Amino acid sequence: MTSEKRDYRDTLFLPKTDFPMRAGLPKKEPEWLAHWNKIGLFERLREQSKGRKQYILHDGPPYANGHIHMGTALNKILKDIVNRSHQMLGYDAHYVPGWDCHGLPIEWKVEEEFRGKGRSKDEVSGPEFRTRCREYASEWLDVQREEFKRLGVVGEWDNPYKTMNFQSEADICGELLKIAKTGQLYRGSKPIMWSPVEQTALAEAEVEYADRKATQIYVKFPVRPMTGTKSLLPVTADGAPNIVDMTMFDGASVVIWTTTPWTIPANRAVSYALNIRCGLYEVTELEESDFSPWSKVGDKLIVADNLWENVAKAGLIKSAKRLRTVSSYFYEDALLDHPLKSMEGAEGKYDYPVPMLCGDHVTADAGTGFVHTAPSHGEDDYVVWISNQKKLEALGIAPVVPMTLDDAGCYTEVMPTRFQGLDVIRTSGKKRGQDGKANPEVLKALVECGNLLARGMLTLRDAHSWRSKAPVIRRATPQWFISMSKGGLRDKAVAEIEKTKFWPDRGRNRIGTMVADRPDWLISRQRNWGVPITLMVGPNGELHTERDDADAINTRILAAVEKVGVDGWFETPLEDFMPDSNDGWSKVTDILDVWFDSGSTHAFCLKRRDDLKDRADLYLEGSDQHRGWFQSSLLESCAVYGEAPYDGVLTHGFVVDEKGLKMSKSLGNTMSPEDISKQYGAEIMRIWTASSDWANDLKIGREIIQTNVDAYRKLRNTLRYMIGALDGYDEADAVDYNDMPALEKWVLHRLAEITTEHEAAVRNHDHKKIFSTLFNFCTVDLSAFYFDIRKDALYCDPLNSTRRRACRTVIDEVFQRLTTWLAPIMCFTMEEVWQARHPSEDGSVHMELFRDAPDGWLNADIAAKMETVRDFRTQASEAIEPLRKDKVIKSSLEASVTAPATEALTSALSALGITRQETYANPADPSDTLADYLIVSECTLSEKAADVSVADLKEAGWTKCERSWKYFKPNAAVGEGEITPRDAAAVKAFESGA
RNA sequence: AGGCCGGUAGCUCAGCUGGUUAGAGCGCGCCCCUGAUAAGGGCGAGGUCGGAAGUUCAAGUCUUCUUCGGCCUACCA
Repeated sequence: MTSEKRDYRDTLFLPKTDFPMRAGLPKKEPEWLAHWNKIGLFERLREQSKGRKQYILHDGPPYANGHIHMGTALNKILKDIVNRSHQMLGYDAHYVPGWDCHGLPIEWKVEEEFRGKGRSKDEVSGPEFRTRCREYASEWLDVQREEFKRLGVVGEWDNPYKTMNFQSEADICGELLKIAKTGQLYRGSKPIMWSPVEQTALAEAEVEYADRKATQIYVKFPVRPMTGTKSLLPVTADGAPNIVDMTMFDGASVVIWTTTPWTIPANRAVSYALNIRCGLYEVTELEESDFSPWSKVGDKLIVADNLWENVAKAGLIKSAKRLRTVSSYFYEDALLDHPLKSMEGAEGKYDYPVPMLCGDHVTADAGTGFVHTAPSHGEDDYVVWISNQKKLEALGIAPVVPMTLDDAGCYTEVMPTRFQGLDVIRTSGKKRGQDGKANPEVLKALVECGNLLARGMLTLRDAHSWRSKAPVIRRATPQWFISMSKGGLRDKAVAEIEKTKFWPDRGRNRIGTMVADRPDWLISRQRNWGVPITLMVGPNGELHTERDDADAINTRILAAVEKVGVDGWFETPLEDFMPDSNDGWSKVTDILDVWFDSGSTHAFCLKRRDDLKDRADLYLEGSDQHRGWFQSSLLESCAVYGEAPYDGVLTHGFVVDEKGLKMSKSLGNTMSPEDISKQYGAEIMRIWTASSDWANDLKIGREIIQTNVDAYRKLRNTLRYMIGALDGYDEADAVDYNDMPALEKWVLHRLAEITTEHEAAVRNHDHKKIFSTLFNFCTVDLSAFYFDIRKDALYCDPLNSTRRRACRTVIDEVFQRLTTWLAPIMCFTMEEVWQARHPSEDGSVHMELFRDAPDGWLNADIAAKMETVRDFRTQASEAIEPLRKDKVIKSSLEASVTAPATEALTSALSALGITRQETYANPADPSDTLADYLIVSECTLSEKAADVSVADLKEAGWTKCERSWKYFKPNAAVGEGEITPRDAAAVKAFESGA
């Protein structure tokens, strides 16, 4: 024997592949996108799944303005994972993305553009303005489309739905007409922020708060005579009955305080709060003053106790006597006179009784403890007025919200002639934005009536238009509402919510309470870029939908909009739609709340398109959409079709930074999808999405991304190893299940197990479970266990040994499943991996279906026994570890393990067929030794052994096989030398070219 | 301010209807391999479950309070 040892490396069957270890995702991903585009993947998927049961995830439309952010990226990736998963589960998951195109933000941007060109809003015609809005939306839509595609999202990008398609706009109009026809639509009014200078409605965001000098006044509301007595609880301290003679309020007044005197003529009520202690005061002495005070000795005033001093000071009252506490016994029944009832020229318009209403908005911070309530001129006033409908009805007071101001902010004919035409704010001239004639005239009238208690000036912060900087007023305007009750909409919606499946389940509760509590749906907006409310109103306020020729009229309207879009309504004269009996009829010029647009997507997308079923399986959006799209869609659909447009609703949380704080530019903790794609690849974002818990807020940050990058590498390498191990594998080499070693059967058992878990998780949208299950399978079961053990057989067994072929048979099965299971998540890399195994010009892993596990793979018995073996394997590793640390042994192959022959272990081994002792030489023998499992060279079980012990085989004089590096005792008698009999057989086969 | 929801190791997640010393993977530390090599393997150290009180024989799991965070209360989408 020479001292030179032969190098057996070339006789080994090492994994062989060109598949790169490093992905280069930022560069590679766009190439795959181009490839899929070239082979028409989406179309091929549709073609392939024709006739299958549809799974429709209906897209919630993003707003076509600005770049996408992490939230929108997350949303689209989640949708994509859901779609791809269901497609591969065997559905036809046809996904049509959509966009929301109308609305205020775009309107603002376009206005700004025109202003930049020196053209004010008035100088631009409606059609020109809207045309530009349309272009603007279109431009951003294109940008976002590319950004979404870059994330790997597959869908019908060439034919998305858009709320601004002419057909969509017509369909949206049609939906509203249907609602009008069923009587669920009504006209009411509501105060909104209005800038008289620009004569336009303003959104909260169009308003800035600045100081304004205001006239503040204290006003007396005389109490109407009351009769009788009231017995109150509790009784007084001395036990005497607490009886109030209500006539003591004769001549008394409730005092209010306001900084907007011009709203007094519109007063309808006085609001109070039960938790504010109030008293009835009788003035006994007045301050000496140059002015003659408006209050008189003997005046009885009702004011909050803690504010009495302020009021007295303002009214120049030196002293007063507190007569008694005033509380609900009074408020409930008291009716007041309007303070202007007796003014000259009142025309009887202030004869109505002014009730007292309980309101949450009343505080004792300032004023008198009582709030003047003009439902036309304040949100709180409006709410308290509308929500007290019952009390008003009982009093015989119609709960109308009078429209007291016109567009220019001048009193209308609702007011007495004396006030008509007076302006609240000057809208032109040098004093533009300053007080107009209304305030002084109201003050004058109040003095005439003797109901002005005090007046003064005050500086307060109030809303101003951010364009003109002029003050903004609150003004009631006619508005359109969809009634929650008239057609039973609320009940219907609540019932549908009960029937809907929610992920997570708490979503049902959230949207349920919102719908149950919500007021009627205000759908009109005084804006330009939107779908018109295509209604015509008759001389008596009747709707054209109530007319006999309504259908013909509607047909004309819808045809016009379908032809040229919304301008078909705005630019067409009424006569064209309503040729007959149109005297006194007028077109409504308002547009629809954009939520009505998106709430109708199910109508103009799902129901309109023949290739989509009418009702979606799933709506999937962020949790903010409980009050948004989920709700608007539900209400719209229930109002028109009497049912929800979806079977299921999934809500995900918001993307927050690694500390759980929301992302904001000011915090500097934002991340953009684009940056992540460029630096790491969209795949990393997809893994992040899949591994996060969408039911809560999703954290992202550097460390989290790095974790996902690491996970990606591990998976990529695992797949790469399989590709290498399968080099040259042909299915003809496959070994029958029954001929496989237990280890292979166990892997197949795991595949069967995961198959079941996986399908359940897909149906439950539990992607993080899928990802963690598969990731752990790769690291724990495959990499650290199965592959580690099988390296020996794979590299060293004779090429055609049963054991080696069985291993490759199983790896092929694992590969098929792993790639398909991961494909919905890692759509780029799984394609790359798939193509490396199955090169094809036009093939794709995304055309594959998830494969069932054949009966018989699932084998709980093998699983349990294998568990025992693995436990033992861990014990052996623990025992070897100290020797490695002490440098006694390096490779575990140098070790010989001796362990107690426990019943559990020996029976597991015999059940699993891990029985062979001798160094394997028969290529047809599929069995393993226990040493193979431990990756040691010898393992013996002994009844005598007390615990697991390890011996050094070098020390014992064993020979290291030059081929497999295992230690063995050559049997010179049969010619064994430097390699084991197994290796000798393998080399012989190799050299003979087998 | 109100409504809804969430807070388990450095990170991502498991922990079913309350019941053994709270789990996994990653990361980290140490070690091995050098025939998956900008790979692979082994061992190990890390939480008392945001905090407090309570119910119970027993609480991460139920109740209350509290703290931190998120979403919603817009003529924003």
